[in-house]
Amino acid sequence: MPIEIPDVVIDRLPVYARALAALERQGRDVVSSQDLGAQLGVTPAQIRKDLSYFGRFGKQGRGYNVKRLLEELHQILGLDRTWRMVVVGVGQLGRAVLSYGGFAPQGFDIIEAFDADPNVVGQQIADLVVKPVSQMRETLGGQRIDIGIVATPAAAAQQVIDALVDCGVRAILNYAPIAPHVPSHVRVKDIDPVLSLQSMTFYLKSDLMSSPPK
Amino acid sequence: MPIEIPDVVIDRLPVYARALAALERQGRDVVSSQDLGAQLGVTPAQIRKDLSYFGRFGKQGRGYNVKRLLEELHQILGLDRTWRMVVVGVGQLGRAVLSYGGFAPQGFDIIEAFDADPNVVGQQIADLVVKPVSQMRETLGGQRIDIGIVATPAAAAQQVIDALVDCGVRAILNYAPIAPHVPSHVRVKDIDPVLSLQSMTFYLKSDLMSSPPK
DNA sequence: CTACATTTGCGAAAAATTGCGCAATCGAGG
DNA sequence: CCTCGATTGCGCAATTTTTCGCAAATGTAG
Repeated sequence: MPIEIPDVVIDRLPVYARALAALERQGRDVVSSQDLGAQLGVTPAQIRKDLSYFGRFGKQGRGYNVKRLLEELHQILGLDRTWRMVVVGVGQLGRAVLSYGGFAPQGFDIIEAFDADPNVVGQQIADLVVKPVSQMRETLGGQRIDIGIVATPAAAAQQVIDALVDCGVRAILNYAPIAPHVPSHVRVKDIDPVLSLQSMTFYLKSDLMSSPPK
Repeated sequence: MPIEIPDVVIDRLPVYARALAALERQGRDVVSSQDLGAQLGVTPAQIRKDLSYFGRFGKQGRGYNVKRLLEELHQILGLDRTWRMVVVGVGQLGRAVLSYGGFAPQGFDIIEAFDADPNVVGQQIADLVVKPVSQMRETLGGQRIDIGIVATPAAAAQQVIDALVDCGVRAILNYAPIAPHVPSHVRVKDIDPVLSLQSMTFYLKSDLMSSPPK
């Protein structure tokens, strides 16, 4: 019964959910794995296989009910509630994260922001007043914090991550260009645009030479 | 000879390069796959296998020369030159991208910024003046642009991506919450923090209930 | 010069992931 | 109520990716 669900599958579910939400806004009632796959650039078989880990949501000959499947995915992913997050590091990037309007509508609430710089502490950004990171533990008290967002310079990041873990955070969204070390009960996702660019250039490099001189 | 190198391998190389750069700054001369693996949380075997696609860079009994391997990786990934990028979409996010100091030092130059909003066009952000996206083609003339960064709202993104491809871009860093369609000669990497959060909550959800009430 | 502790590179095995094929089912249209 | 085209769920096969295991090589110490 408790069959192991591959991480790759979990990573794809939010993508499906996002596409379904778009279809719902367009007033679409049902969608086949074929259609959905074409939109997302994945094979229909993969979509069906992924979903089959969790149940039988489709109807033969018809496809999937958009609204129903979206609800199921939300439940599966735990998106049917709100998650409490804190941001550490309020520089250029941290500010952008704090001002980003895309988290709250999806149930991700930023409830506190911290920084080490005394000049930044006390500033108000998007209805939050920045608190000193040295007082993170005390400031948060016993509050449940689900997710920590790390937007500090690389040098401070591991230390901040340790502190977050100490505050009971069980997931970390890491924007710092390091490979974090965390206990096994803590999940980490890294976002580093430079790494993304650097892997694409591998392919660019190759066709740079073989391209016609125009 | 032209054996196919898996994408997953290419995606890991920049991570290795980043770690090696850190080691170099620390004055470290050699490193074993064991050490490097421990730092990055990957198995030594994986590092050795990945590198073996490209050559034999290590010495038995010693490990890898940090400087040498870093140079090799830079060459392999095409990081030994500068890449020309444009940003489309100068809202909150686009501004953050334009102001981010982490691209240029790695050889990624943003040479132009575009937006559709007449109120934004003409503004100066980080030494660039925003140009109208409707004039992208003309503005760029015949210049080579390697990478397009998309930071528009979802509704505009696909259209913008088509225009970028039309301008000869061969790689796209997409911040918009959509699954882009591009011709097969164009590479895409998506960055969507919401997707990252949504896949982590799957795991949080599970231990929320099983955790002790404290 | 020999013995020894290390560590690579790589073939082969194991594990994970993806894709195929098709019986079963569904709804529409006679 | 029967037929037909469409589409799922899923066992199984194919492919991809990771890990293992070890011979060969390297440097050190005696």
